[in-house]
Amino acid sequence: MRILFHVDMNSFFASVELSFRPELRGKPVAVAGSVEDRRGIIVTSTYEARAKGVKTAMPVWQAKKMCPELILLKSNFDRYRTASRNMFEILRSYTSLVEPVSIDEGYMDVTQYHGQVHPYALAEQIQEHLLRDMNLPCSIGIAPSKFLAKMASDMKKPNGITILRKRELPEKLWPLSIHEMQGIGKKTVSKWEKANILTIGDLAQADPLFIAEKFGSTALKLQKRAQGHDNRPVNPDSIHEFKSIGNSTTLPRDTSNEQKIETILKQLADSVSSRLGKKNVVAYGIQLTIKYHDWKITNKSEKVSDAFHTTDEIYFRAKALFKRAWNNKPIRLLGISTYDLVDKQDAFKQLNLFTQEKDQKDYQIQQAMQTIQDKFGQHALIKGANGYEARRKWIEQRSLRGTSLEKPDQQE
DNA sequence: TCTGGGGTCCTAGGACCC
DNA sequence: TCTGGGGTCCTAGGACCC
Repeated sequence: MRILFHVDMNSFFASVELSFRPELRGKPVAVAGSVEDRRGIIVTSTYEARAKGVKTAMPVWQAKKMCPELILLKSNFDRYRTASRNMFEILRSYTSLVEPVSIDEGYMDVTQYHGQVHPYALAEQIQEHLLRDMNLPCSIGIAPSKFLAKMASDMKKPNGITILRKRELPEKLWPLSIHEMQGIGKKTVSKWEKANILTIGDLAQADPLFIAEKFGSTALKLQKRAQGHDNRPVNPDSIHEFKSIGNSTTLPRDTSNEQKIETILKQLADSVSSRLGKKNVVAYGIQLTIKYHDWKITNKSEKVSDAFHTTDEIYFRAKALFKRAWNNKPIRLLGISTYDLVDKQDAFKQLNLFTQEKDQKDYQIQQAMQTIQDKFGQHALIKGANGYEARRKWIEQRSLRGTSLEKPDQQE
């Protein structure tokens, strides 16, 4: 049986700010992405602010209405990233099996401590360590699987430690509403409620055939988790395995002005490019996102054969995608994201290989066309654009497989 | 006076190949 | 000159998380 911790920092951004400004302790404090314009939403807040009704993702003006004495701080991500690094370093001083899942939470596999120290005592030690060294509170869930550890860390906040054993599921986990379940959002909740699945227990005890048929395989996986089956390992390397890098921005006001749009795309391309550079990767895929005034979102994406990473390359491709995607209506948000990322060095090798392969292919095609001409005469090669294209493809395939060119009409 | 920005994962349909 | 089905790749969209 594994022993996993889920460590969840409490009001992380706000806690970090308080560690810089201790005089604000005990007061309702909230951190917002931006404080003045329409983009301002509450990113996180202290428990004092929450008690007054301030919630994450609430627009700033609304939060102020709920709590006029609210102290608003502008977010400072460099600060949080540094705090996060230090926080994970402390966790890693207990085991190398630490998997960060976001800036403020992560899993630890502490099975190795079995028989030496009680998991609860170990959790207390880690909690005190973070509080002593960084002034940052956290909640820790202890369980034999990732899902259960995550659910456990949510049960007592702030500063909680909760053990969730498999045999305790019917009494501790199953009574919870399915709203509480990680991986279930609003849409799924309302779907499930119609099928009378209201608690985590309802899901755990439902007929798997019914679940699979009505809600699909994702639901079946969640059912397994609710039953306590979840053997996903704690993977310390997952932090290095990023799949995409992108930036997006909500415009100060909705616009259809192409010049403004191009300026924004250029800025986005620039910041994406510099982030690719920092990670030393190049991309083979790019996606452009448009959010319209009515919040309808449309994406255009494209995979390309040559890796790219510079501002100009990204801008050029993004602009082309934009032209294909835009319906001329006012735009609220623009985003550029890159994916299919590979290490720069590897991409260089791949590029060479690709070029070689292409050169070789071109050569083979030329040879094949010559052979055709020799055998069937010039007219075999010139039969209108379509005929030519079809023949060229056929030749390409044949020549690459080294198949005989004797019977051009025989297909598989 | 509505609703950020960073992501991951999954599904479904069409193109294309064999 | 009519037709099956499996596999893979690409694109678009959507749900979800912090």
